[in-house]
Order: sequence, then structure tokens, then C-alpha cells
Amino acid sequence: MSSDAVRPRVRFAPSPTGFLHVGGARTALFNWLYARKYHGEFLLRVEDTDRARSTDESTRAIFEGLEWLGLSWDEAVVYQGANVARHYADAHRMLETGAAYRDFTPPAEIDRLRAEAEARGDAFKFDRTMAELSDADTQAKLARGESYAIRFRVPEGVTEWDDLVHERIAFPNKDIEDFIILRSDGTPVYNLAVVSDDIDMRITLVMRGDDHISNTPKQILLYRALGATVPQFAHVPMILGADGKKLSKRHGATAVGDYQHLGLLPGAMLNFLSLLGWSTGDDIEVMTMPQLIEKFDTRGLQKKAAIFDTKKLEWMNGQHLALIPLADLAPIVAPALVKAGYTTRAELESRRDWFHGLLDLLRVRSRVIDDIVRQAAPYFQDHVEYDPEAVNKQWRDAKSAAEILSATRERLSALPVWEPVAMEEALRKLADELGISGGKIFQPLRVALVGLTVSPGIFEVLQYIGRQRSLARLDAAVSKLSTEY
RNA sequence: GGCUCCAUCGUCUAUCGGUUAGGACACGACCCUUUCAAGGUUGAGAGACGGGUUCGACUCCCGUUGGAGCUACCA
Repeated sequence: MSSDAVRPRVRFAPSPTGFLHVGGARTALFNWLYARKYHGEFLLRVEDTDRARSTDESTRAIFEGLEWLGLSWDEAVVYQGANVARHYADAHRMLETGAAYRDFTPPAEIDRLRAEAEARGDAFKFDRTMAELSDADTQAKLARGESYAIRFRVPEGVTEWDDLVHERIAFPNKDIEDFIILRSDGTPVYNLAVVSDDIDMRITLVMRGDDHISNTPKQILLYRALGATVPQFAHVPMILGADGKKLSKRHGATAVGDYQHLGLLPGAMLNFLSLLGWSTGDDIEVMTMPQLIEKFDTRGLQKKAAIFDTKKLEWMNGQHLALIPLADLAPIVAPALVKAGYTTRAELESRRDWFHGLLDLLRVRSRVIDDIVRQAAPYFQDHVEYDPEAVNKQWRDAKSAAEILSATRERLSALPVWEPVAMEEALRKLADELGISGGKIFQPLRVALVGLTVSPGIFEVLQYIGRQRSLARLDAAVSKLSTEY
């Protein structure tokens, strides 16, 4: 980067009117990636000017979501509500230069005209001549204390820009009505607040959802009227639900927090999100954050909206589950196991190697953290819950199952060391002697140990459950089966 | 309605005028195997439609159709 190049400054500007949405998270991610890649700053601005809908709870949820994902911001959070004095001043500055004018029309009157136009099937567009007043009239209304909103005087011409995603986008100014920038109560309207703050924060690139495309010409006009440099824009495609409609609550989990609680790994979530509306150009899809930073390029940004595919998200999580170092995975799973009541933090710490080994066994069979927790029960608890289907399938002939398990118990208990190779040798020998296949022993044994037909390799299960507990479980199985014939 | 954006397998995407249109998820089959996963191999599966431009269009242009967003003194 040359010395005179401006360090890029980007921002994520959510309004705190709900949880952190996956679409918002992805916008934040792209901005964050851009800042990291080009050694710039990623800023966070809370757009809380809608006091009726903004809540502290929501602000907290947004912070928590970003923190969970590891999308750290570089400077103090900017609260838009703290800047209304500047917004007000900017609006009045435009009033003085003639870039804006006072509109004394009562809101109810506008509503009425709009309703009438719609009833006729016409599109209502605010007509400047309705509000254009002579200086004398203006002074008279002011003297009478009539309230007014400030409208931006949209000039003639065409407003266009080179979007990093869409290339050139142009809006004829005649299609843009003179929009309000300051309400009659003196508070700023969105487009003014955004521009005023982005100028103040020295934002060089505005990267946001393409639902903002039609706001952009208005904002560009404001930058110019305020004498500021217009930043670059990149409008990224939206994320849609499976039905192709805007992602909303009825599509299921749309909050980042939902996925955190579902047992997703932040790295997997980020990786998945990065591939919605962006691609590297190569065939590698599973990537760590450093790789994403290295590969990120706005040229890979897509124009087309993307549909949120939960199946692929789960697959992605499985991939990350397999790749994450056990030392990083353990602290994520541990609280879930403790919460499930299987164990205590102290126990896990004292059996660290055993715990890590167990995780390694279970994670390959899991897509989310909950899958690991569910499978982990037999390794922690004394009792085991028998799945009726497993029992029905593998212990159908109770007498023969009891005999096999009893012989199995005998051989295992005779082993000098509790170790997989020795176990396998002993049980294969037993199978040989009984003239049956190994599976005829392993499957009933599996049910006795974990209560299911599904588990890691049976010898590893024995090893991880431990000698004492394993033998006790075999005893329990034999006695349960014995009562049935 | 108006304005703007968009259009390759069911989904996410590669292709930057010449390819048997490639990969991933999901789905099917097979291999591996004590089960389940994971992994490997493999199958099916796409350029919305119509015109141009060109020796040659998924790719460039126009139109049609379809979808999306915006259209507030919301953000």
C-alpha cells in the first residue's frame, strides 16, 4: 500500500430493534474481512434514532452476537442518538445554502394527498411548489411559530455511482422526491443521520445490503450538499429464506444467537455466511478466518440474492468440528455437558486426556455440539437408557443374547489390561469358538453398553466407558435379559 | 402503479466469446466396515424465453417473462 493511500474505514450500522440477524451478521463479516484484509478500521455504529423501537436489550444482543462471532470493532461504538445536534446543524447548514428548504405543510395534509393519489391509482410524489414560499411568507409563518420540516431540494440531473458489486447504477433525479431530512420536531431522518455520521466517521467504503440501493442516490446528494467526499459503495445481495422471500422469523432461526444456542461453531457460521453472496473463485469451501481474510475480495461479491440453506450450514459445522483443535473444542462442549448434568467442570479437568479423546471419538459423528452431548451420556452416567428399537433388534432372542453377553463379560473381565487390541483379540476368539461372526457379539454388546445400535467402535466404547462400568453394564444387561425367558 | 436491482443443476457457486458447462450441499449407488458417522469412487441434475451482434454465445446488446428491494416527518 502506498504511503498516501487512505487506510480504509468501513462500518456496520445496525439499528437495535431486534436480535442480530444472520443477514446483518454477514454484512458485518464482509466489512470486517475487508478491514482486516486491507489493514483498515472496522467500526460499529448503533442506529438508535428511532427511540420508540430501539431497546438496550437489542443493543446488547447485537454486541453479544458480534462478540460470539469474533467480529471485533476497532474504535468506541458510535451511538447515532448522541449525534443529533450535528444532524440538526447539518440540516440547517443546507437550509442556509439553499440545498434544503422549509416545508410547513402539516403531515396530515401530506397523508391525505397521498391517500387520494393512491385511491386514483397514481403514485404520489411530493411537489416542491406546494411548499415553495416567498421569504415574506416564510418569515410570517416563522413569526407565528408554525412548525416545519426541512426537505432536501433535489437538483436536476442524474445521480449515479460505480458500485463495487453492481458497477454503474444511475437514478434520474426526477424520480427522487424532495425528501425530508429533519422532522418538524427537529430530529433527523435516517438518510441525513447516516450521511452525517459516515462523514464524521470518515468512512471510505459503505458496504451494506442491496435493499439500500434506492437510498444511495439521496445520500450521494447529501454528501455533495454538505461538501463532503462521496465514499465508495458496495451493495451486497440479500439473504432469502427457502421460499425465496426475505428471511424472517417464520423461516425458523434467523438470529445469530439461535445458532449459538443450537451448538454451532462461530468459525463454521462465519465460513458458511461468507459463502452466501461471495465466492473465492476456487473450489475450496472450508476455510478458517485467516484464510477468509486472505482470500476476501469485493470482486467475488455476488449480485444475486442467496437462499439460506440450513443443511449446508450443518455440513459446514461438521467440517469445522472435525478440524478444530481439541483444546479449543473442549471449552465449548464442557459447559454443555455440565449443563446437561452429566459431569462437573472439575471432573472434566481432572480427566483431560480422557475427555479430549472422547470428544475426538464423538465429533466425527456430530454436526452440532448438541449431537456430541447427546452421544456423551453413556460415558458419564452409571445407568444406561435402552432404546426400545435397539433392544428389539439386537436382543430379540433374549436367551441367546444373555448367553453371548455373559460369555463376553467373562472374557473381558479376564483380560489383564483394559485395552482395545486385547479386547478385540479376545472377542474375535470367542466369536470363533461360538461359530458366529464378530458382529453377533459386537451388536448386542453395543446395546448393553450405550443402549443404542449406534456408537463409535465398540472397543473404544469399552475403553472410554472404563472397565468397572462396562462390566457392571454387562451384568445389568444379562440380568435384565434373564428375567425375560 | 413508479423507480431500481437481479436471473447457470432443488440450493450455494465456477465460467470473465471457443469447456464433454466444473465444484460444494442435498439425493441415489458402490467401496471401506462390528453399528453409525467420517472418508473414497460414482450417478442423476442447470445456462428462464425471444431476438440480435459475432466465424462462434451461458458469457455482449435489446426485449419478454419471472423474482426481489425501495416507494414514510421507519431504519
